[in-house]
Amino acid sequence: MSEPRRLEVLRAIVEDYVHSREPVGSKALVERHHLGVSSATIRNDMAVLEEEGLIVAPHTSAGRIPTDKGYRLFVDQLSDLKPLSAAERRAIQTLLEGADNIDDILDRTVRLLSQLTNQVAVVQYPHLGNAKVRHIEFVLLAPAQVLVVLISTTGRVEQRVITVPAPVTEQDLHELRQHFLQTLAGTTLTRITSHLADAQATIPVHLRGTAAALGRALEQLAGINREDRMVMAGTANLARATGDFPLTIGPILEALEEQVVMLRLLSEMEQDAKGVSVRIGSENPYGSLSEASVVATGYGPDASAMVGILGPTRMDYPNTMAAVRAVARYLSRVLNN
Amino acid sequence: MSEPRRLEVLRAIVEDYVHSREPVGSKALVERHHLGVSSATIRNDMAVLEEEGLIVAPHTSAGRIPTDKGYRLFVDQLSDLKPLSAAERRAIQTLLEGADNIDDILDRTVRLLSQLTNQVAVVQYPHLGNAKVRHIEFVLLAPAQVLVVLISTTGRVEQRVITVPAPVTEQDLHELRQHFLQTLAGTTLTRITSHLADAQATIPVHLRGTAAALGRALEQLAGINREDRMVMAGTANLARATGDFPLTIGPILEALEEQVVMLRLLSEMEQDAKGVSVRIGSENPYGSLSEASVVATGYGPDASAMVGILGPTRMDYPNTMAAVRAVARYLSRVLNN
DNA sequence: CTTAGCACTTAGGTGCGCCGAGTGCTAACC
DNA sequence: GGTTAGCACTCGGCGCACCTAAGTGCTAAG
Repeated sequence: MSEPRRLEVLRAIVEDYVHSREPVGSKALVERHHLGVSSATIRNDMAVLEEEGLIVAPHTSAGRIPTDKGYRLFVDQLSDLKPLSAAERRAIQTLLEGADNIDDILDRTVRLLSQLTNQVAVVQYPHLGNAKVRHIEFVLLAPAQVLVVLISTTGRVEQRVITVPAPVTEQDLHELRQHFLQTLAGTTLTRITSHLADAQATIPVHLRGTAAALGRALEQLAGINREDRMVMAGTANLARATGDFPLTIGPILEALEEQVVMLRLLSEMEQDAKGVSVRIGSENPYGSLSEASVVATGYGPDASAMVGILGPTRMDYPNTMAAVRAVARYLSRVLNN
Repeated sequence: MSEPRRLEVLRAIVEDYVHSREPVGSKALVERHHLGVSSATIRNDMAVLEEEGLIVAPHTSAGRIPTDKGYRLFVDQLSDLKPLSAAERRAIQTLLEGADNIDDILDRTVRLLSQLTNQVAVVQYPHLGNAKVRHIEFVLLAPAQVLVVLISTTGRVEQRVITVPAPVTEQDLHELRQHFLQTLAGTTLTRITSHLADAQATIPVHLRGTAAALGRALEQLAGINREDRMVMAGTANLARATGDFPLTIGPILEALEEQVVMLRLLSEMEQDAKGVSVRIGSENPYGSLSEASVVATGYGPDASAMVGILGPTRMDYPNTMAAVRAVARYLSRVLNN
């Protein structure tokens, strides 16, 4: 009853189950995989695996299916991911290269990833931990209405129209802009607030109110950057994949739409590990996702934002992980330009 | 066999079926609704209704369910929508008032509407048929990189970073901006292209290339405005509503995600009718939505953009239509500020 | 440790009969 | 003519018994 063979059996069970959707029995196992032993031996192995909580039998006279714990071991055992096919790589490259602004890039990324994996794909907007202020623009739209634009070093542009307490002139606005630029240029977005407080003193009195309003707007724009957002695609895949479980699809859709849950989960996974990180079913702290697995990895210069997929626990982990990793790499590369 | 009573019978069938989910028979009908006649008479009426294709029996010994055509007649017969409850109206008001920028408003609108109706809610971005150029801004980010911002009279802001063929100075850019502003200020977004062509001549030769690039960018930004976009929420409701038809949910999710289909449908409905417009099941030209109904109406000053919901044909049309209408009204009101 | 053999379990498919809801039709009624 | 009561008829769904196939655990031998 060798340890390595037992793992081999687990691997076989997972693989068979993933693409047959049916509990797999000892006999079928020895037929499809040429392990050098008889079905009786396999049965013994399976008994042990069941004791260890790695597989279960849905009912007495059925084959076994992997538990979450079983998938976990399977995934951990996975040493090297085979790279994608040349065709897939080409598809990734051509699709991602056509994009220019960040929204477009992320949009294409999720579509791509969802098609590649047949799962729901999600991607966080890049974290902006060290993003700095690159440019500030104030545009006078009406006597007391100003468009405030904040551009960060990551190329992200956020804008917003605000009403200032008193009418201002183009002149004033220009002056204020110089002021803010001087104060904030190169400042990390997260530290805008403190810098703003410092500089109040140097502003002409009659513009203080306006300056305060503008400052608040800038803070908020920086805040939009900090507060994470995400993009997703391929929700239709959920319907197909969970075909037999129409009950579980509701909560998952809700979680996706709420975003908050997904975002928190992704942040947690970010700390988990370098490389592709996997959360399987019940490992997942949020009840609504207890039937689902998430495969994600970081991307970008410091790999601090996540891209990944969400699907049923019964999924093809090796291929999915490979796809996620590949897409993350190409995405990082594209963002470097 | 009076005509009015037959309509009454149809109405009763639709109402019963909508909230029982089960075929409704003649006996049950006379019990729940006090029509002054016996079940036999109702049976005769039902036979006629069936001949007219307004209802069908799933099998010989079952009650009847409305056909798409039946729903259609039911909806057309609906003369006055009862207004929402005070609580609902208050909810709408408080929720919508907190928003400021357009994205936020639309986002809240769909969430609200999806909760109100328990369906998937969608809203088109406001059409900009007569939107004009209000402001143009060029921001020099790097020697040959320019942020192009286009602001329309509707307050919509679109921006994009482009690379120009040759390095430009702040000075040049300022000059070009004046030029474009002069040429385009007050121009309808849809007519930008023609105006651009006219004005090429007056530009200094060494800036022609740059100007062309900037012009293209502006056209594209105007195009983003023209090309419709939409926001949606409540996809989880789909899973709940179509509980028994997990097969049909896939195509619907795809259609929603693709957006193109939905947008085209909404535009068609815009022309259909003033007031709340309804498309029922097979009336719908797109196969993927043949199991679904769409209830939508225009909003905004010229009611040219649509807001509405999508759900199974078996839905509570009166309440849904009332909710859609109410939300559209509040939305129009909020946008007027 | 492995294997063959065997008794045991059980989900799922099939055939059967019954019940109830619902219909269409006919003949009487107003 | 429209309305009603009565009745024969149809079928889907349910419960039941039965059987089969797949799969297991265990024991005893290799």
